[in-house]
Amino acid sequence: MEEYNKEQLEAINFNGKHLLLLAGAGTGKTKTIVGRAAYLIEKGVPAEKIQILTFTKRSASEIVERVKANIADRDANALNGSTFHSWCNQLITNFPNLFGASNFTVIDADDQLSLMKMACGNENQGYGKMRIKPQKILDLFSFARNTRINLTETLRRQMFNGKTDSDTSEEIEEIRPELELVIREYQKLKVQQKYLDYDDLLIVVGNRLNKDEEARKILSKAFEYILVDEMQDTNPLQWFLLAPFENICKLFCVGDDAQSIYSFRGADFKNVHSFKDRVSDSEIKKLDKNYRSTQEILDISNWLLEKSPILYNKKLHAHRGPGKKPVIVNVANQFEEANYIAQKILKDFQEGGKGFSDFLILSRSQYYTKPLQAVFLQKKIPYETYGGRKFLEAAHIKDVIAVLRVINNPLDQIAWMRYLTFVHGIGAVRASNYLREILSTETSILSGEVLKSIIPGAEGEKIKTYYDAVSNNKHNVKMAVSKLYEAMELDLALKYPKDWQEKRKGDFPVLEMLAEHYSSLGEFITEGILDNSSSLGGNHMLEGSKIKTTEHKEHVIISTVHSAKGLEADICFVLNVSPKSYPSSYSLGSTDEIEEERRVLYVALTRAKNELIITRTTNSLNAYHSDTTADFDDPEVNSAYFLEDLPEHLVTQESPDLGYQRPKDAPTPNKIDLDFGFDFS
DNA sequence: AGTCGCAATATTTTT
DNA sequence: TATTGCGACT
Repeated sequence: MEEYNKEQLEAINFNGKHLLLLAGAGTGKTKTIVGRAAYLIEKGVPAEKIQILTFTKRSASEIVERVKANIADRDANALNGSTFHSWCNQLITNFPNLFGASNFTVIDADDQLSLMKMACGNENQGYGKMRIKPQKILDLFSFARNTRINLTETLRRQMFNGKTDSDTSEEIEEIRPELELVIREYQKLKVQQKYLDYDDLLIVVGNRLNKDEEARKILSKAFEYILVDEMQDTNPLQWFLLAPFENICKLFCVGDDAQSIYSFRGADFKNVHSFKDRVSDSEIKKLDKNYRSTQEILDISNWLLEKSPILYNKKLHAHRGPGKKPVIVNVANQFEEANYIAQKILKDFQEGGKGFSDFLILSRSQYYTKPLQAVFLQKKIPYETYGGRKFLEAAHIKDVIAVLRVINNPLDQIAWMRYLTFVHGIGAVRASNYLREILSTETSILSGEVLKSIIPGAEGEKIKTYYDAVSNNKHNVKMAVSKLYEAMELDLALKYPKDWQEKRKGDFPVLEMLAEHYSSLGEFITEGILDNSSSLGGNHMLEGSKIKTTEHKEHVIISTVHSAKGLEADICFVLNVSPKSYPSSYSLGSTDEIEEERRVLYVALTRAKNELIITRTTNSLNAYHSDTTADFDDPEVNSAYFLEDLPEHLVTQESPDLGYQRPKDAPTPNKIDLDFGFDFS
């Protein structure tokens, strides 16, 4: 049973209609959502009428599990926690008549890009004039849909830094019509092939609910309470989706404006400020006692926030009192940084009585953690990464999934192309010729035999074998995967000669086990695309229906700051808090962007419970008063850098001990043996 | 003409 | 790691 303080209890037992709970970092945000759900269920609300919405599947299932553990006398099994996207997917699937979509395929970022490239090819005139990369067009389109602003305004904000002068307007008007053409083509392709992209899922549901009284009535029977986590990161599209529920359900929203870090996806933290105006019959409550960190960790976090021109009106106070001062470690380069961290972890593990799961390592970007992972592998430190490439996004998995996809949805051209070109001897040109013939065939008579008649020779034979392996086992997803893999194994090994045996092969038993949990091909494919919780890069195993990347319970977590929301750890490393990195040199320098970068760092700092270790790369050992390096000489970089005038009393500065491995000796990721060779018993 | 294989290259943040 | 470009092979 969890214990709650007075403010938390007031929120949990809230009796009014809608509530916004402003909860600072470490104040028990998740705990309160758990408490609220448990309270509602114990009060007699049927669990299936409570919907929890979170940002990641991981936090959704964490909350649901905790609620279940908290409830003794009532059944919480029907409690549903999901991401906005997965929830919409469930609604569309469960109410096919309401939303008018069936047998659709949800497409991931890669597929969206392929499709956009096709659209650009089809609308060559338009595309040629603009010379904007297809990925950029997708980003613009998605931003526009998530913020619900028009194309002109999107272009102004995303490509012209918000400028409103007439020259800018002219330039925008020059490319806008061409862009429109390409985007319309992209939409057309999606409809033709029964694709829904991420944004579509929300838009389909949102549109229907906003337009149709009848639809709202149906859903009002299904849901009574909606609990929303990370409210500060919801964007206008998500509001659009939630708004119709204002009169159907009671909304319980939790968020923290200082932790808003998703503006690139259209989120605006000011939305939490206008909650009361937006939602009638609503109240706002606050949590401000921090239970997570020691005062020293909060001091530096508070300092960072106070330096902002934005008023967050928040100063976290540590309920736990004082502890260790945060440490800044100045390292020469990334390898020294990685070795320092590995050394510190091993020392604490061997001598300090710490477990590997007491450590959390945070990075601004995924890519930056690569050398660290290499060193961990070499030093046998077990770790798991959050926010990396997903299991089902790996090339060899996608090869197999492509066959499942065409049988689930024969109009799925992206999957057809992958399937056909997988066979040795068929390239893009021949594949698209075959595809034209395949698509002109009535889908009801499509079979392995028909494919063989279209594609001559040994290639056709192979295509048929793969097809039959799945179509003969449509009803049994596991069997379909297993037979298909059997048929494809040799060619897979041939396609990935370098790392087949040691890396990729082992993923297929996992895929088969995963398949076992699904009763239809469509469900299996979609869930895989919408679930980002299973990352790649370790020995996979299953826990329930989730893929775990290591068989060892105890492991260090390496995460991007964005994926670390809600996480906490005894000892927390924040990587590379250097000039040009915080704020990132990618941010164009507008106040909004820089302040978002500040919040990213704030989120990172506030993850630590007892020890906060900030590393930074400089060419100088004394970062504060150096006048010898280029980075610190550049006044612009200097003044923007968040830790530039950090008061000395807030931190201890350190240089790594000698004795770490020299950079040139650091192994490259390619050479490393995945076996931990470590006894964790 | 189409396909394959090697080498170079460039990586914010996420559903 | 995955995509892209280029030369060579069928």
